[in-house]
Amino acid sequence: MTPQDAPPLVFQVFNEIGIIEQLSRTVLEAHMPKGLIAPHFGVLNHLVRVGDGSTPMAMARAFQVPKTSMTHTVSGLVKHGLVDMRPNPDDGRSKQVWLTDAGRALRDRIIADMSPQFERLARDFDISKLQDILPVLTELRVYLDEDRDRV
Amino acid sequence: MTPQDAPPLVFQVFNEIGIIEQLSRTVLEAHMPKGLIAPHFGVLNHLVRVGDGSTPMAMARAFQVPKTSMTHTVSGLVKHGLVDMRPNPDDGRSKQVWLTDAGRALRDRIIADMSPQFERLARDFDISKLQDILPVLTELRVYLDEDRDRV
DNA sequence: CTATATTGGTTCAATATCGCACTAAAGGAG
DNA sequence: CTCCTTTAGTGCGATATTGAACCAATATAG
Repeated sequence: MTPQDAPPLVFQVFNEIGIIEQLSRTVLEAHMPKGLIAPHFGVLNHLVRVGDGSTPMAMARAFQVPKTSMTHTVSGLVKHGLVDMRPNPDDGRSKQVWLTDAGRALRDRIIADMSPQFERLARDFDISKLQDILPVLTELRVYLDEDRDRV
Repeated sequence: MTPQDAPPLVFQVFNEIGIIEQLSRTVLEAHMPKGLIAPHFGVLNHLVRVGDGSTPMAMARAFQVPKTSMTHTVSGLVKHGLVDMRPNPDDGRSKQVWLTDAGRALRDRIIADMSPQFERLARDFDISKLQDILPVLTELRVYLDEDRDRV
């Protein structure tokens, strides 16, 4: 493959990834209560995985979204009683986001609700292929992430 | 790997895909004129690739978005003079979307503007890995697409 | 044929995304 | 310390997304 062939290939990869993202997001949102969408789940899941007490800005950076978007998402979670906002004792400008019991329970329930569908995929689809592509996806994500500020 | 391990793996794959989609969309939108975003490019590119004269509904299905979203996206393109809407001679309910010269030129220009970045990726990243994952991504996309109505 | 169901598209309302402008707190230079 | 810059978060306005309701045209049943 010559370098001239690379752009169409890269383009195709991003195209497939875009479609998969959309389809998988639709699946996720089908398992979420009315009024909550994928970004809400993303925050709940993030807080469970890395531990709560994180700040809105830290999460905005983690998700690569503008801070105003994160303000909006977190306020929706607060309104639904899924997280609490507290002042950050280490920095008067900043806040901390803590999961409530309801928030933790909802995250677990959504994952449990989706697992049959995931298991069906694992039966119908050759899962070893997913295992093979995961490291490449991670590498690509890291490259794009590092590349982000450079251009 | 046992089936019990599958859900976390699937989850991880979708997670990486979600992040890559967001980063690549940001790159694309950085090359688009003010007032136009990724869905606008998606439509222009679609019309170039499969030929124009397509209907809004056909494109809504192709992009897996609600028809109201496609109405909105196409109307933005019309407002910017990038496509024309004409009645569909074969079906009085329906319309056809045709590229203008400006629309075709903009699509080409955006791709040309991005190609240095793609070529840099092709140099810095092992492109053969992307070639390897593309068929798996396609297979996964097709699976999810077929699965969509089933659940 | 007529009656009914389906389909393509728009309008409207509710919520989401995000840039811009702003405030308050913190950090750094002198 | 004071001044200036940077950082975290919010308010607001413009645009985007999407479900519900609706209309017009077409397809289908009888």
